[in-house]
Amino acid sequence: MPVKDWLAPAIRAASSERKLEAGEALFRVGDKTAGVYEIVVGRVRLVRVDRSGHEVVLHVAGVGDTIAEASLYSPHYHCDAIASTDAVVRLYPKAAVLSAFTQDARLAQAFTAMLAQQVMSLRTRVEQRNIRSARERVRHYLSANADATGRQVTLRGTLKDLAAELGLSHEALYRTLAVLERTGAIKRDKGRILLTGKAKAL
Amino acid sequence: MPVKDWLAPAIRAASSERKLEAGEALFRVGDKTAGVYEIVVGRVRLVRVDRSGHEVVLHVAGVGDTIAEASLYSPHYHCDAIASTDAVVRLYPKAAVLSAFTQDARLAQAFTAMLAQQVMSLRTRVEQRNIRSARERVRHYLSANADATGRQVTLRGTLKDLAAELGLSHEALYRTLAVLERTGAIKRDKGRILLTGKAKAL
DNA sequence: CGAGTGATTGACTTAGATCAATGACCGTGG
DNA sequence: CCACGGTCATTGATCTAAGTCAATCACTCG
Repeated sequence: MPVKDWLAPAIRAASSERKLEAGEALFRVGDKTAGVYEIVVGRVRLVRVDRSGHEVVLHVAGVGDTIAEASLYSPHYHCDAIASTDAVVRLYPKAAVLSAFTQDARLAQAFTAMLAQQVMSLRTRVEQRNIRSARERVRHYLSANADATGRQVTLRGTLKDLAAELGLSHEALYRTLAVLERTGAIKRDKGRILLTGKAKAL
Repeated sequence: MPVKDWLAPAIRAASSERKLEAGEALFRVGDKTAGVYEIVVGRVRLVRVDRSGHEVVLHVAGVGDTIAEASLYSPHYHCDAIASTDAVVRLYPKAAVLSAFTQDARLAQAFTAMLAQQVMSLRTRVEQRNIRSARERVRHYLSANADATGRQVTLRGTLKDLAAELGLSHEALYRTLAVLERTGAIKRDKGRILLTGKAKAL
């Protein structure tokens, strides 16, 4: 979610940075909301923990993304934010953001549009999570995350991370990728996945 | 999603109603966006169709809910809207809504807050979809949809509808409910499900 | 050089999808 | 008024794919 659109100088002036180590929590469910965070360095994941103790990954935010936008209108966070890597985040305090929005309607509009965008991408995610087949799920991910050429996907983080993001066991992901590679639908190359012509057929 | 908060008289004046028969499409993926719809009577579901031809239910909107909010900022719809029952919907045209927002910042603000709310509930939905166990999924649904007393859930529509909404086969849902009833965790009563004390334990 | 983690593969188990059949309950037209 | 077609609700049998447990290898970090 691009920050530029709704980020006014007044907001930036009120912001502050914070460093996180890999595994460190930025905030937890129920914490009082401070504001919106932008990822400056690294990756931060939003998760909930289900009763069996498993982490469910709601979102993985990379550099330039913002998280906790909804917190502007909520007194406390509704999920955990955990640094997946060492990371630096920038906090835009709630009050500063909200007051900037009342000053400049265009900012508010851009922010709203961004939220609308998020709603759509979350819907896509719901759709993806509805797919039971590991192969289809992986395909769905690959086609949704291919670069402009549609032939290449750059992996963020480890395959294990990806497995969690996809809601698959890491073993299932390894196996699925292995099968796709064996059948020639993809080629793997150190942090990247190349989609071959066969990718669509399978 | 409550309409009242952001619905100004100017918007209402520009709105119009439309009747739908059960199964009829309000709009389809790719259609040009007309605006936001409010459900006046009946239920409308938002779905996508995956490549195997299965419907994936993204959302079921009931009376008073609005759908396609994100369409304000998008040139075309990104999912299908199908009437689950005979229904009446009210269209608030894009232009009227957007211009009302520029007139009155509080409306825009309320709308934004509503979107933020939706983001959260979609996140919850993603979480739910990540649960593999049918029993846990059903439990998750029941606890998320219990009334104020926390002891009763009123079903909207048929069990088959619910199964689709939960992303389960209808057989799996029947079986799961049967087991829960047999173990005494729930009682069923014509369109309602009563949660007993045991409900939490299981 | 060990400890820790990721990547990978094998073996086994299980829960849910799928196919199938049945009964109940409409509404409808003859 | 009732037989008939349609849908929902329900249950049984079977199959498959993904989870789980477990072991191995490679790599990195201190």
